[in-house]
Amino acid sequence: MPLASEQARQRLKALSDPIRLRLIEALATGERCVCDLTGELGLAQSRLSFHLKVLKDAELIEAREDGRWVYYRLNPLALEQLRCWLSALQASCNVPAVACRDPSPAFDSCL
Amino acid sequence: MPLASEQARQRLKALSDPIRLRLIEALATGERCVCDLTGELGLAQSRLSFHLKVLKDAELIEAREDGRWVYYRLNPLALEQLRCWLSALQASCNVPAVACRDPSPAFDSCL
DNA sequence: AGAATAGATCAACGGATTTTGATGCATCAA
DNA sequence: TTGATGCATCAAAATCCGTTGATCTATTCT
Repeated sequence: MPLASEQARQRLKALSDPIRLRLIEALATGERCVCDLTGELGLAQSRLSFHLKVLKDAELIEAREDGRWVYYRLNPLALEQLRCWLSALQASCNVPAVACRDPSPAFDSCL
Repeated sequence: MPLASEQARQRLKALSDPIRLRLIEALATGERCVCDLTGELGLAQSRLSFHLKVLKDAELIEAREDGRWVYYRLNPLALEQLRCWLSALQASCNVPAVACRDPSPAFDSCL
């Protein structure tokens, strides 16, 4: 069951921001509370919160609340699914092209 | 040799656009000329050209010129490298957090 | 209860990215 | 050589996205 293309895209987009990628890399070493991350990355609180939300909406990270604190950690399944989806893409490259000048159906779509 | 994080990011970003993802999926079934893709995706020529350039700059696709036509195809290596890079991220999840209220060095960074 | 702290959310602003339409440059056909 | 076609590029306009600072809620501490 490969990831739906639209969901894969959302995850790719979430990962493609410098700050969010740093966040993912920080979380790769283990669960972290937000206050911890603020210090570690030197970001304003609302800014960090914004990016955490994007990652969470993409299901790349998960939150765990503990009293006043919120801990975030990676969702390993999400990355695995992304890898899966990439595999499916890789499967069918290198098929030779039908030349555009051929008098074939492929030619018609060239008009 | 895992992909540099910055290069991975550029590729993720290139993939994260709806049109570019459709292009990638179209190219996954084989090499295609631009005129072919214009019809297939129903895009204005300059618009298609713009997105092909983004994908090409990210090395996700490669161009082959033949007379008047230009054929594009996926670069399977780029996708493989991206999968590799994702693997590295996956490796180190699920490490338990140091609680923020602990009187430990981790606590200091919470201030 | 009152003050302080962690974190989410929101609106306004500014910058980046995308779209559009025009133009330019090859290549090919007549 | 002239006209047409495939494609790249560019500037201007439109759209999208991230940043900032303020405000809000919930929790903890005194």
